[in-house]
Amino acid sequence: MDDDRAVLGELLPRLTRLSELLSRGRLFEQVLESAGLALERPAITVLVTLHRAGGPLRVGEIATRMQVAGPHVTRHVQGLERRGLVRRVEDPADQRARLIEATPAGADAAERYLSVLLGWLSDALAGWPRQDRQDLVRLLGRLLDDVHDRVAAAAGGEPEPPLS
Amino acid sequence: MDDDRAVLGELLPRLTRLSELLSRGRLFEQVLESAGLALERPAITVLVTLHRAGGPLRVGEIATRMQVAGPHVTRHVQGLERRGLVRRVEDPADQRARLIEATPAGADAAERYLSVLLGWLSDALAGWPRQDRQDLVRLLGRLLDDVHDRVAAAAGGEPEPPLS
DNA sequence: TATTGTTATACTCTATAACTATA
DNA sequence: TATAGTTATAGAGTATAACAATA
Repeated sequence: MDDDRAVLGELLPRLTRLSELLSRGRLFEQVLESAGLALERPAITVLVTLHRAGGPLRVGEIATRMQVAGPHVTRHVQGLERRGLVRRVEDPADQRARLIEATPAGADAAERYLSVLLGWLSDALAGWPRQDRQDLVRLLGRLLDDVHDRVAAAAGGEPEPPLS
Repeated sequence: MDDDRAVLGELLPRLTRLSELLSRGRLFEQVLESAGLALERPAITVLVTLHRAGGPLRVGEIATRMQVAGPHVTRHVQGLERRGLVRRVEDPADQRARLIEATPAGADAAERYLSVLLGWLSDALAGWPRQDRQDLVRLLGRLLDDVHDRVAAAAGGEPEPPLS
């Protein structure tokens, strides 16, 4: 199984590079720039979340879908509101809640962002055989599931390992 | 080519999930915890960088390899030095520079970290056919190269697109 | 004058705690 | 009393600018 070790040894730097490309390497930030959008990443994520939902969402629901804490959403919604990209309307069903709704400009921003991002991915994969593209998506999905499971196992079943 | 669109549409959420798993989902932070290391991620990255180099490196060289700004490295090296994980020795060839050298404890930390991380990856891929593993590494590498090129193209050849 | 590293400062992302308004 | 959201605060990661020491 030397071969397996070798494959693992190559996987690690790739994951590291991917992490850099996605988070600090700022793929998403550069897409924003290229789309002419002067928005922070969490802000566009709010807009994309609303876009995917196809309608207004509560602040708490946005936070859940983005998997972040509430105040984080509050802040970025405020910024988006100042820029006229979302509106905050009262929830008729609950006076405590606020429904966040994309304005036409906000919906347009989300669409432009997604369009540039998909365009870039499309360009990147342009020369790929169809089979490779399908394999990539399939294997990446499985990797995510399996790594997620492994991480969950470590978090759950490992109550401070003994020193022995 | 509807098929291609569909594949792209699936790739995007996977990249998003991966980004979350790696950066905010804190895969690396959880590995640190599981390895019993009370270190920040940049700090362990410094140690791993030294480990890979196989010997002392200058602050600037560490920054280059980590692709971060100099002061960032300075700060984390200071923390590592306080914890006895690295030593700062003078560069005999250049009195301006400082060579950063892992102590035995620092080398041990890097090894434990890598060992846990590789173990997790190994577990995650345990049930995979060998061919799938090899394909994953190959396709992931190509994806990184191609996306990198596409991003570079956007950064280089796109001097503020006209409004038309 | 150019380079290495450090100090000072600031910004982004995100979290938790405390609080307000409503249920 | 519980819930939705906001305000206040804090900490990690990282960048740039100004500066010191040495080349």
